Amino acid sequence: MRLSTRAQYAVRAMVDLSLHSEGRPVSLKDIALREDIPLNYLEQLFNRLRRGAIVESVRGPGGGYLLARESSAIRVGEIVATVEEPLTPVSCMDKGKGRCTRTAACTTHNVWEMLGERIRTFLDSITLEDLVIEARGRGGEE
Amino acid sequence: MRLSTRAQYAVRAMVDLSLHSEGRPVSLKDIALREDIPLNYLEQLFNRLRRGAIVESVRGPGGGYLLARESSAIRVGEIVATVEEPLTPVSCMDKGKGRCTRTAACTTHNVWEMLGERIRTFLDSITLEDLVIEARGRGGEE
DNA sequence: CTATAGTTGACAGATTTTGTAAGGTATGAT
DNA sequence: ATCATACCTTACAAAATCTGTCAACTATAG
Repeated sequence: MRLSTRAQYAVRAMVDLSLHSEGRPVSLKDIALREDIPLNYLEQLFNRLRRGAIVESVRGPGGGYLLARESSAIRVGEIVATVEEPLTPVSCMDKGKGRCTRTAACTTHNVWEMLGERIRTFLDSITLEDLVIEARGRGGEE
Repeated sequence: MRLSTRAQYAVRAMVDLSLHSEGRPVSLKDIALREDIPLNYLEQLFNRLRRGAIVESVRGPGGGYLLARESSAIRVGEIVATVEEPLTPVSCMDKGKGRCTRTAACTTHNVWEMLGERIRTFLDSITLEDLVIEARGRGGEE
């Protein structure tokens, strides 16, 4: 029951981006340096975030990434789901394999389904803005 | 954010065990057959469950496994945590690596910590008995 | 004393995650 | 124009984890 570092990186990077952008694009190089995340890896993540309409890109010198919306309209669950694909605890819920006819399987599925719902609900209850405010409050070291 | 099949197997096997034991030990061979789980793999899982004081073993012919407690006193979260080791979404919370001084990292850690708490709380709110009752209600096919 | 069934450790195959490499494309500045 | 910046994309390799297998052992009922 581990969250991939992909997801952790993505959320951290989004917080960092919010903290350091003042209407102007922030380059991945800067984020990578500050957050100690491999640049090429970050690029992949931000590709997904862009396709997920969470960030927008500006190419060329002085370019970088911008939030596609206000930070109060971006939920953590969205970020995680976008880079992590399935936010469901078990796989058989994605396709409909029908194998749920076996003995105890169907009963336990309900549990995993509810668990997934709890996880999504919780992560969706937190916005990027919440994290930025908390990070700012944490003080000005660095 | 996937639950290992280890954990899924373990919970299913525990439900199966509860359903088919009437005070008498149930052999892993039977569970493996009914639930379509590799026997050798099940053995490993039940080793952990035994060390976790969730089941008791009876060796020799006619032997098998018994619940170590009433099913109402066994929580799903316990089963999962026992076979899956860490039920924390990120790794840096296990040892205390101190790297939490970096920029946005500490802020996001709070989120993962709270998430882990939610997951554990939810899974601990469901007992094995709950699942057994639900499975019985599901009908007598098989 | 034999068959059953739990106990244990080592290990291999498969999958997933994480990270690297290498090239491409758009664009602002000189 | 051309150059440097920085996004964009694909392919691939290294590492970790998960899943499953094998083999040998121990306890015990009949």
